[in-house]
Amino acid sequence: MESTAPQSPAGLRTTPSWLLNQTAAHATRLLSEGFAAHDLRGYHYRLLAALAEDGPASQADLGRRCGIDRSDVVAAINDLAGRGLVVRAPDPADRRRNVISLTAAGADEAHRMGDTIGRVQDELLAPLSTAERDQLTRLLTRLLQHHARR
Amino acid sequence: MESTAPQSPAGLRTTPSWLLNQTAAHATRLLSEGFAAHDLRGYHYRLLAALAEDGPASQADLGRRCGIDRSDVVAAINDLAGRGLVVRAPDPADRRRNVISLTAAGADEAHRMGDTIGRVQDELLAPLSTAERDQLTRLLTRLLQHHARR
DNA sequence: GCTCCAACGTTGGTGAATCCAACGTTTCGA
DNA sequence: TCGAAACGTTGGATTCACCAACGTTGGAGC
Repeated sequence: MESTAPQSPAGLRTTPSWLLNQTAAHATRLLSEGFAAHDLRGYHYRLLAALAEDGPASQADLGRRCGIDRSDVVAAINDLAGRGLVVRAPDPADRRRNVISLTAAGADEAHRMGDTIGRVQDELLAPLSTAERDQLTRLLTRLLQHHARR
Repeated sequence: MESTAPQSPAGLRTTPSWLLNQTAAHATRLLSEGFAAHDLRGYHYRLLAALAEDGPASQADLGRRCGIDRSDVVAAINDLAGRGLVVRAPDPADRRRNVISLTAAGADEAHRMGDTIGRVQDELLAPLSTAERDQLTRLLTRLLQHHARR
């Protein structure tokens, strides 16, 4: 009952959902530190990365790509636009939509952020070999695909 | 630029941290549904499970075991105590501490919750074979151990 | 053409999970 | 004995995730 041994193996800490959540929590913490260096948050990075990878898109499309709710996309895009990293322009072909595009500064920031994130991956996966990292990636990808139906 | 294909493969969605976070998000959602059936939340379950597995403990110890901040343990234990699932008693050997113990009702609830969580694991890992589930568990466990130094 | 429904952007709000600072009390080591 | 450390507690902050509602716009069916 003393505080000396926090590493007693038990059932809770062997459930996949516990492992996933705790590992994800560590990942989130590492990512947050990386984000802080750019004065951005997770939503900002996801949106910038999606724009850098797949090009301009409507807000609703961005939300679907990034797994972010439409209403949260609004606020995040407001931030990014306010900092000159993206531009919000009405879609002439569909007046319901806004077309969000990266500015040059936004593309730069996305690139720099990508470097930061890459270093975080290395730190996160430090104890795993290259083959193990691939294995983990494959397993998680399959889980994600299976649950992607929403 | 249309909304028909949300499954375009791209870099963001192949980073381990993205996969971990998204998978964890699905796990959290599935768990939340399970918790809701018991009218509990994640913190409650973690504390009950830790008590059921390792026996009574001080609040600070529980926090370390479960990865929950001391101040959040207070509120969660308040809830659990208010519902008669745990008892909070001063530690006669150390008057700074409270000893938290499961009641009979709390042990029952922990057991039932364990069943629910077990079903959630199955749903979460549905696409994986037994060997793959073990593999995932091992990889995540190693990651967690590596980052456990705080 | 007109009607109805769907999609869009937006506002506002809710909740869970995480974390931090500070405080008074109690314990323990130097 | 004295100061540092641990404990429980209060209060607050942030991030992520989700939902309901509204007015506007587009499209499909009649």
